[in-house]
Amino acid sequence: MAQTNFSTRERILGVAEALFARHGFAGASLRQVTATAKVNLAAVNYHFGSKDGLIEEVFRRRLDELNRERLAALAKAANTDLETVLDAFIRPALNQSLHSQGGAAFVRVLARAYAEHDERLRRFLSDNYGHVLREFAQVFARLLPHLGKEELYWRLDILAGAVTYAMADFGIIKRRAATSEESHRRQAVSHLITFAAAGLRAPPSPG
Amino acid sequence: MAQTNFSTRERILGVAEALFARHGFAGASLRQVTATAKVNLAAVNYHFGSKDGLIEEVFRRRLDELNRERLAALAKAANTDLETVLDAFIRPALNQSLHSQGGAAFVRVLARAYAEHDERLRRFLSDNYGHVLREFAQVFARLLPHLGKEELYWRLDILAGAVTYAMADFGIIKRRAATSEESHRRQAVSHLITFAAAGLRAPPSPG
DNA sequence: ATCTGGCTCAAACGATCGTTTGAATCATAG
DNA sequence: CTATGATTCAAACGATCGTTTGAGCCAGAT
Repeated sequence: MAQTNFSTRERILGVAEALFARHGFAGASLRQVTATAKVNLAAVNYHFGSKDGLIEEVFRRRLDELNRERLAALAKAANTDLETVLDAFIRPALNQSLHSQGGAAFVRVLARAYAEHDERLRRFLSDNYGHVLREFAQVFARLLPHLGKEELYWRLDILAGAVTYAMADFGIIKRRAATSEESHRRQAVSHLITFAAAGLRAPPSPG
Repeated sequence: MAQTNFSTRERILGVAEALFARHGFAGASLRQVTATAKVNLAAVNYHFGSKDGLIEEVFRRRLDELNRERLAALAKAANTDLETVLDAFIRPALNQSLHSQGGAAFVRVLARAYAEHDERLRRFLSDNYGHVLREFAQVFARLLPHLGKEELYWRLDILAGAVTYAMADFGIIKRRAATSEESHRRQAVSHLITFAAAGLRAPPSPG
C-alpha cells in the first residue's frame, strides 16, 4: 500500500483510496493516509487543497477511465443482447479491480459513496457519472420493451444496487484459499449477469 | 428527531440511529447525538459504556424484533412459493420502516454496517443475524433444486445486496412528491420481489 | 427526615482532527 | 554558479473527538 516508487501525489491517492475503502471517508484521517504513504502531513493540503479535494480526486482519476471503458463496451454491445450490455456495464469495473493498483479498493469506495447521503458528493458523482448511466438506461429501454418507463427505472435502480454491492465484495461469501482473487471476481461477474438478466426480463409487477 | 417525551436512554438510541444513518458511525459524534437528543454528553458513556456500546445497542434493539418477524413469516411461508418466502424476508424490514419511530433510518444503518469491513461489527452481526439467514437459505435451497450449492450461495449473496441497497433507499429514484413514503416503499418491495424471484429462478450460469 | 442508589450535570482530560505557517530543500532555467 | 519556482518539512493552530470525574439532583425506602 505504501507505493514508495510513485510520486507524492500518486502515493497519497493510492493510499487514500485503500483507507477510504476500509474505514470510510470520516474514519480515515489524513495522518493515517500520509503516514502510510510515507509523505508529509501537509502534502495533502498542498496537492489537493483539502480533504474533500482529495476525496474528489480519488474518484475523478478512476471514474474517467471507468466511464470511457463502459461507453466503449456499450457501443459494441448496443445491438446485441441483454447479457452483453450487462457485461459492458459490469466488466470494466472488474478490469479496474484487476489491472490497476488498488482498483479493487476503488469499487469499494464507490459503494461507500452510495451510502453517504452527503449532497456535495452525490452531486459530484451525478455530474461525472450520470451521463453514462443515462446512456445505458436508453439501451436497456430498447432491449426491454415489455417494461413501462416507471417499471424500467425501478429495475435499473435495483440492478445498480446489486452490482454495486456485489462488485464491492460486501457479501458473506468468503473466497476459498484455493481460488485466486481474479477467479473469484470473475465468478462474481458471471453470476451477477445471470441474476440481473433474469431480473430485468421478468414480466411487469402486478403491483 | 429529538423525541423529548422518551427516556434519556431511548432518546439517545433514536437520535443515534438517525445520525449514524446519515453520517456514518465515525461521522456522527457523541456531541451531535447528545445535543440533538437534548441530553448530557456523559449520558452515552453512563448508559452504554462507550460509543461502540451505543452502536451495538442501536442494532440489538431492532434486530431482535426484525429477526422474530422474519422467522415468523418464514414459518408460514415455508411450504408455499418463492415469492412468498422473499416476501417473508423483505416485508418485515418494510414494516420496521413504517411502524416504528425512525425505523427507516435503521435499514440504512444496517446497510452501512455491510460497508464497514470492521471485524468487530461483522462478528456482532453474524452472531445476532446469521441464524436467520441460514434458515432462509435452507428454504431457498428446497425451492430452487435446479441450483447447486455453490451457485445457490452466489445467488443469495447477490440477493442480500440487492435487498439491502433497495431497502436502504440508496438508489437514484426520487420519490415523487405526490407519492407517500409508505406507498413508495411498498412499490420498492413489490419490484424487488419480482426482480429477485426471477434472478433466483434463472438457469445455472454457464461459467 | 434521612439515607441511598440511580441518574444528570458542567467541566475537564489527553488525544486526535483538518489546516496553516514559514523555513528548508529540491530541480531547473538563465 | 545563481536565481526561481515547486515541493517537502517540522511545528504549531484552534477545534473537536471519546471518555472520565466528582459534585449535585431526585426519586423511593427506611
